[in-house]
Amino acid sequence: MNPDEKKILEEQIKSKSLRHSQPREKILEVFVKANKHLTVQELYFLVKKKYPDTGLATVYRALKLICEAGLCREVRFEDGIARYEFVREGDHHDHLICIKCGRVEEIYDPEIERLQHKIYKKYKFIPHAHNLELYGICDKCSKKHLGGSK
Amino acid sequence: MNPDEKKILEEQIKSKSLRHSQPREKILEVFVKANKHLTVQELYFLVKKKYPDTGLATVYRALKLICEAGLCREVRFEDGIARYEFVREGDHHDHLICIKCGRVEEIYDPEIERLQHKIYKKYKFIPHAHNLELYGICDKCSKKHLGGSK
DNA sequence: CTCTATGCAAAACCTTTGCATAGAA
DNA sequence: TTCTATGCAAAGGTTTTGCATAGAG
Repeated sequence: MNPDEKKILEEQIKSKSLRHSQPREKILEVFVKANKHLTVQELYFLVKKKYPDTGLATVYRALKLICEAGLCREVRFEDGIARYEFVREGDHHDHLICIKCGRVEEIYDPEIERLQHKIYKKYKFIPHAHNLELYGICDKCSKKHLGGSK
Repeated sequence: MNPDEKKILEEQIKSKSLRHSQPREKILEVFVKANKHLTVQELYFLVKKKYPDTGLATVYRALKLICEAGLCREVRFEDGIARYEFVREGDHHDHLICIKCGRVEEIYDPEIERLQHKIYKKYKFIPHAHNLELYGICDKCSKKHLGGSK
């Protein structure tokens, strides 16, 4: 595991006069290793597998902290449940989601980003964040339907 | 009030062998008149003002029906609460949201739409729906902060 | 008369909070 | 020793569901 994330989180902790703790470190570790979108529940169960004493509330609190450190991003798809994804510095991407199997592709289109900034300018908004989700049916799932039963 | 929406809803109701009902008609009426994004709670209180006997569950159920008829769209901003917006045929737009005052601008950029379809093609997804939310600070709110206290 | 829709309350979610205690500095 | 973080349980908020009854066809 890259020590950078740990360092960034530690700095964030120091800068807010909080304390380092075992659960926080372990939650970050499992989260980084998972390397995909996780709901709090999912992360909670992953963490529990290795560290059974962990409480759900701690996962919520740690995730909030990790987000504030800029290490993760909250996204919500159609079901409205918060999902968290690990974010490396300078990284930004949007999502292409299959509504059949739930598969998520990360996408990035600089042209779209540019056009978004034009919109901010046109409406005189200071950019803060944005969210683009494309829902569709992936090739695997669409083939299943063409191929006949089941 | 344009009778078209009522007609579309009635057709949807017929096609699913459901029944016309007073509450459904009234909820649709108030929803269309409001003509903006509403949470279920907001719509519930609006409906209650005119028709005090209405129940919250009925609003949830009616809204789901109205969505299925293609007359409304569910959107979720950062707070994760479902908001519903009335959709006229062929209408599509995205949202520009002020994170300070909550003001919502409807935006539409054909260029962005075109690029989104290129992405679907590139990843071999069949398009279904998409969601673009731009968060920022509107000019009014940013001026408040520059201008000094309060 | 039959079957669906309603209203109410309870339940089922996700998420936050309060509090006594464990643990970090 | 002094605070913060934790785990647990309770509380909050949104959304769904069960059920007896009202209402539509």
